[in-house]
Amino acid sequence: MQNKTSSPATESAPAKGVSLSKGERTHANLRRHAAAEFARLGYHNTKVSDIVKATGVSQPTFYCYFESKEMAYEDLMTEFRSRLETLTLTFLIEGEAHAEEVFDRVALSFQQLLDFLAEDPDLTQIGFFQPPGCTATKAGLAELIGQNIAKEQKNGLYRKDISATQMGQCFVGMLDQMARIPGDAQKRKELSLGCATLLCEDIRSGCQPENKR
Amino acid sequence: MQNKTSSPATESAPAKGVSLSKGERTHANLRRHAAAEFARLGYHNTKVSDIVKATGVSQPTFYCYFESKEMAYEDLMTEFRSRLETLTLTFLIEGEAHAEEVFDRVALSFQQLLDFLAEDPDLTQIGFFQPPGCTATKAGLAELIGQNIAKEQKNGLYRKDISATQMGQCFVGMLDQMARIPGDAQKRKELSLGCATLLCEDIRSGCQPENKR
Amino acid sequence: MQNKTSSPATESAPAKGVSLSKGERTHANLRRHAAAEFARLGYHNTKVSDIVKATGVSQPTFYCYFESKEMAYEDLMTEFRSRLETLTLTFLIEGEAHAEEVFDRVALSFQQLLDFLAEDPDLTQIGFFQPPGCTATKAGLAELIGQNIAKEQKNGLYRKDISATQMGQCFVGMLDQMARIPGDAQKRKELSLGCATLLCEDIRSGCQPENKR
Amino acid sequence: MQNKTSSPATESAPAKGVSLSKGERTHANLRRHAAAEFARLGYHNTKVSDIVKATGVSQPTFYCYFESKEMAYEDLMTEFRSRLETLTLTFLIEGEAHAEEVFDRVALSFQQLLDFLAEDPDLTQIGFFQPPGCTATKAGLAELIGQNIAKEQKNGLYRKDISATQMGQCFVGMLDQMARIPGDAQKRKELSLGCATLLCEDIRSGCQPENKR
DNA sequence: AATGAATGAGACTTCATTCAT
DNA sequence: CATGAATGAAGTCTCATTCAT
Repeated sequence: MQNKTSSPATESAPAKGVSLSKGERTHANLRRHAAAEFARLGYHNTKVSDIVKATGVSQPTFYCYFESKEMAYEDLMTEFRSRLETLTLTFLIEGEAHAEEVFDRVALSFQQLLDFLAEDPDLTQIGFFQPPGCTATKAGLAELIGQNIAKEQKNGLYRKDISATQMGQCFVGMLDQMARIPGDAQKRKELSLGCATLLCEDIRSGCQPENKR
Repeated sequence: MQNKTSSPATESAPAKGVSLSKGERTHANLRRHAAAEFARLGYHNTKVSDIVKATGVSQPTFYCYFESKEMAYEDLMTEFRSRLETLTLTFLIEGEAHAEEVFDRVALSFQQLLDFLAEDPDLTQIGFFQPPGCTATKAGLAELIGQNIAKEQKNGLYRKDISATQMGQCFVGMLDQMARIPGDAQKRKELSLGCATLLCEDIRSGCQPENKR
Repeated sequence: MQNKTSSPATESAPAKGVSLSKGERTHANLRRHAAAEFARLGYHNTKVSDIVKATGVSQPTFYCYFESKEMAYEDLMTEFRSRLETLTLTFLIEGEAHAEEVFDRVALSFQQLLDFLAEDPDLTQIGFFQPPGCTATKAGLAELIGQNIAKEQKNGLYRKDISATQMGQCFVGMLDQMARIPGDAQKRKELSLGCATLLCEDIRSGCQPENKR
Repeated sequence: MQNKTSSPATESAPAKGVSLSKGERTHANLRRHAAAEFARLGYHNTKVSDIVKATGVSQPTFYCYFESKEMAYEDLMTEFRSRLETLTLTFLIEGEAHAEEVFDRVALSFQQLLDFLAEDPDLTQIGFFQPPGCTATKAGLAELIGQNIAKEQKNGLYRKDISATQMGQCFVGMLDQMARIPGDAQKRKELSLGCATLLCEDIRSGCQPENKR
């Protein structure tokens, strides 16, 4: 996985003209390899010795940049959550919507989230799939989405006989399963449309694709 | 500690008038406490010493009944999966359905699964929530459900513009989130109806609850 | 030091007809060797690996009997202090004294304490000489002795122009130095008489030994 | 962080108008903070990283001025011992004494030593209280004092039924305990008088303070 | 004169697992 | 059937110390 035999270029290259100090490069490299190992093996099966071996530094170096193995893991978790929250807030804060846009907006939310989750698979694994943190991450996401749904319910866009909370949770549950499916951007778009359809339309009469949207 | 001198009666619940041998009782007790600890702390954070302490036996006794800690965990996992499969097959194998029953059948599936998942919380935790096994469990469940949906699609009951596989996965994703919500049977019924509604009906026009079902 | 190559007899022999279980013997052996190593090298320079090597058991065995290296050390410290306190209380609780007995009582106190400190040199090293605990041990002893001196001051046996506290501390200070001098019981008796003389009599006119006592 | 940008003036106390070079200032600062940390925590619990943090320099700088942590400690120890020896020799080399001056001379010795030990508490802690070096320090002091006492015994000023060695040790033992008592110069003077009284006079008849001195 | 960065060596501790009884 | 006692193997973390700049 990852580029274990990455060329020195990717290992330490001062990307984008920003020149990082040697320490910052080491830190970044450690973070990257830590993410890869944690993602691959989980917290408990990952040994600090593996991370440093992959990074090509000695074990004490790890502790120059992370307080402990646990903290390193939490760092990654926190970074994932903060990125996720940023994204979620971004596309939830959009203005008023019209009834006819509901489907599109739902589909777009799915798609943006799926794209995000596919962006950095290691971080996603750690923050979104690995326990025990994943539970809280999803609960937080469901909460945010639920709040937005509640707003839309008040606006009369969504039916009110199902609690916004439940809707949010269902949204996240579907997202969770979809995010595990490998595929490219096109595939993710299709999945997003499918999910939006399931949520927004009748599962039965939908036999005629032309009635979609 | 615990009740080391607990009466065999309470410790081993002589089910159904069948009197178990001392060894069988010990085995059952170990299994029960192992499930409780694994569920509470996860595989890695559970120590064999904790399990035996809770059970009130010595460490070697554990190894009289389980090949290893890992095997004990797998036993529980396997038991959960087999129970789940049994249930799933049961209610999926039912005969032909009519269009007007679709909602009810979906709701009932949710409900039965939720009830099942609430029955033995420790086992559910181990088999359905804890990684890495939970992924496979859910994938298997999604597969089974997907197959059934495929059948229904052929019967013209479900729309065909979404793959049965995806529908199965969404179903499982929603189930996953719902199963984390605490509550009694009544609560689970409500959640089931909500999920069925989300899947089967239009999310928008549903502002009039009377059009439900 | 100690008997590193001690005969099996002394290593595990059920002394005095009391038969200790295997575990108790191991515990005792570990304690003994721990005391020896701690006494020889001090807390920080003593490695658990040394102790278990000397004892002839594996490293985890150490942790069967002691919570940690620190706890093992504290155990020894505590044992020393409790023994010391027992002794001190014993000979301080004696009844009324007459003026002419003062010298003898002081000398006897010195002697008994010196004998005690010579009894188990390792424990003494740990509890009485090694920092940081030794400070508290001595302060406690000085306190006890000071209390007794205060009583005697009230009885008119000791002069009152020096605080009992200070006298107690001086007593302990002298004891401390004396306890470092190697020698047999006879030597300790002489030292005790010397100290009692210094404390009780005039340092100057004493050029005529016959005026002693 | 301490005051990293502290003005050289306060950081290095340009003593006596002598202007020290930057390196000398750094050296002095390191020494001072090293003494403080060693005194506070003892040799083993003091980390080089603590010392340099307190001083506000980097770790390699420490090794510009000290060969090793151990050497730094020994430097301080040596400085203390040499100061102590200087003082001791000073007041021991005084000329002939008369019988009536014995008390005063003993009291003065105590007082001067106590004052000295109170002067630089960190150094005293390191050289006089912390093991294992403190033992040798005290032994050396006892030796010096014992030699002087031996001289006085020959002069007929001190009784001869107690060895000068023992007297010296008792003197040091008392000094040790006294030096642990906090207090100002006045307090130290009182303690000195008390100790001199204990050593020089009868502990019993002393109930009449007027016979003192 | 000083430091950012890195490390060799080793300590303590944990835990699943196994004898011998 | 059950256990007291013991251990192999490993893992995390610490710290004095040193390059290269």
